Amino acid sequence: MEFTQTEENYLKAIFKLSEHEGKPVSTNSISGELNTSAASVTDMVQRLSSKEMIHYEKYKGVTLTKPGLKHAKALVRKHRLWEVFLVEKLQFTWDEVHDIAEQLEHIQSDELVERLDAFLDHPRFDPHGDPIPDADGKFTVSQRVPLADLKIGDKGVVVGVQEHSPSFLQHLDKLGLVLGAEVEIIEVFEFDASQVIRLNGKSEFSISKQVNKNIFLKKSP
Amino acid sequence: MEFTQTEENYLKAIFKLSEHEGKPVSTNSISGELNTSAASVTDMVQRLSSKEMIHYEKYKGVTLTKPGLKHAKALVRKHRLWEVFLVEKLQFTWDEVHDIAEQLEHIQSDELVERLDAFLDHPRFDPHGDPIPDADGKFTVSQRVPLADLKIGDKGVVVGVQEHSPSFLQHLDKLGLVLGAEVEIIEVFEFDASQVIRLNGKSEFSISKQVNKNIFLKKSP
DNA sequence: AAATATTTTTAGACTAATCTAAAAAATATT
DNA sequence: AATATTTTTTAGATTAGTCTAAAAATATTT
Repeated sequence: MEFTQTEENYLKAIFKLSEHEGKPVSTNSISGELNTSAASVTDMVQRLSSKEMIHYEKYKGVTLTKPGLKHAKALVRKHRLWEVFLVEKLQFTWDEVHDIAEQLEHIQSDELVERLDAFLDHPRFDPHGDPIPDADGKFTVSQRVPLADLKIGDKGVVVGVQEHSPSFLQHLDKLGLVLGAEVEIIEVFEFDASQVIRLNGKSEFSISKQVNKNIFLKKSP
Repeated sequence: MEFTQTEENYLKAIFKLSEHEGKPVSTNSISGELNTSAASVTDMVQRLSSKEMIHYEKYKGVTLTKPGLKHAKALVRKHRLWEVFLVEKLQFTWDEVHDIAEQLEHIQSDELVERLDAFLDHPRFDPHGDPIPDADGKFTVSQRVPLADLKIGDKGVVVGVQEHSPSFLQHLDKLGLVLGAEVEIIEVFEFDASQVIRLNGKSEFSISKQVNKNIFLKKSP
């Protein structure tokens, strides 16, 4: 079965929206995710349904079918592999790669994906710490917690981010809060949920809730 | 200025068709190149003309404008760089890369192209021996002649091919007539323009006109 | 130069993807 | 339960790209 780039973008959006919630995804949330009108979503959703990529009942939202889920995961796999390529091989920074990978993920060639994967040494995570599904769609699940959830004295290593916007990532670069950074919670202010952290056993500084809720850590025992 | 993939495909086709002939390109030849109807070509040609990418006069054919030529060359550059990537880094063979590069050439990011170029060490030729234009659109011109033009006793090295079809390239692989192969003309048969050649100073065999007219050599002095 | 053939353009229609505005259904509020 | 609000769908239009069939222009042949 073949898909247009637009159809693929809808599949990816539905996957993203339903990844953590089991319930059907609403027309409105898709239109929000893709910046299109709800009317357009209804149209597209009917086409994807006729292609049996999603289950769709009027007014009830949509869920991915097994083939739909498989295709969505393949797109995520491609996107994240290309991001690794761009950062590891072409020296792009983690805040620059999203838009380019968004285009590259639509290149159609299974052989290409598998060779790229091998060329990159079968990476398990992309430059933002997100897991790369394997050829069968299986993710490596790693237990990671928002930095915001840690208590005074807790320690951990930065392993991912929730936000992917260039401005957020560039801010993290300035702070030194990149993947692999070691963090210890020195203080937590109830009032605004900001924290004072020690970075790599050296500098101490304060970070806002806006920052700490969007960073994932692997907690040290 | 932004272009759809279709517009880019037309620009590339017009470039290809006008590369060696100075005259305007006919609607019909474009429709032949792209496997579309002449009516579709007329439509698209009018749009590209309104975008000032081509000069177009009814019934007179089209030529690229300066910006049109620049964009076409940029596409050729991208296509050939990606082909080098696919062969050098991902171990694809020269007969497998065209279709994938056809997709990759539409990825929009100037930075990506320049970094890819650097990553590949600024290659001057693609896996078929075709020159890769530099960032300014300049080609390395190399004097190369069709194998079919050589006379008995002439020697040379294979530096390119005219045909890019997988079946032709696979046939060349079987014969050992790949880029860099040394060829000496042992015999030429007037009747069917076939030749007997010696390959790399070793094996001797006969090749048809269909083959020898589609191979380029750099003649040894 | 007139007749014929070929090429190119126009006309009109189709699909994919989108939109706005209005109607219908579902949900929330009084 | 009736009404109001929100969400979703339908209706109708638009743009890009395509097609076939017919008309117009150009080129070729006699």
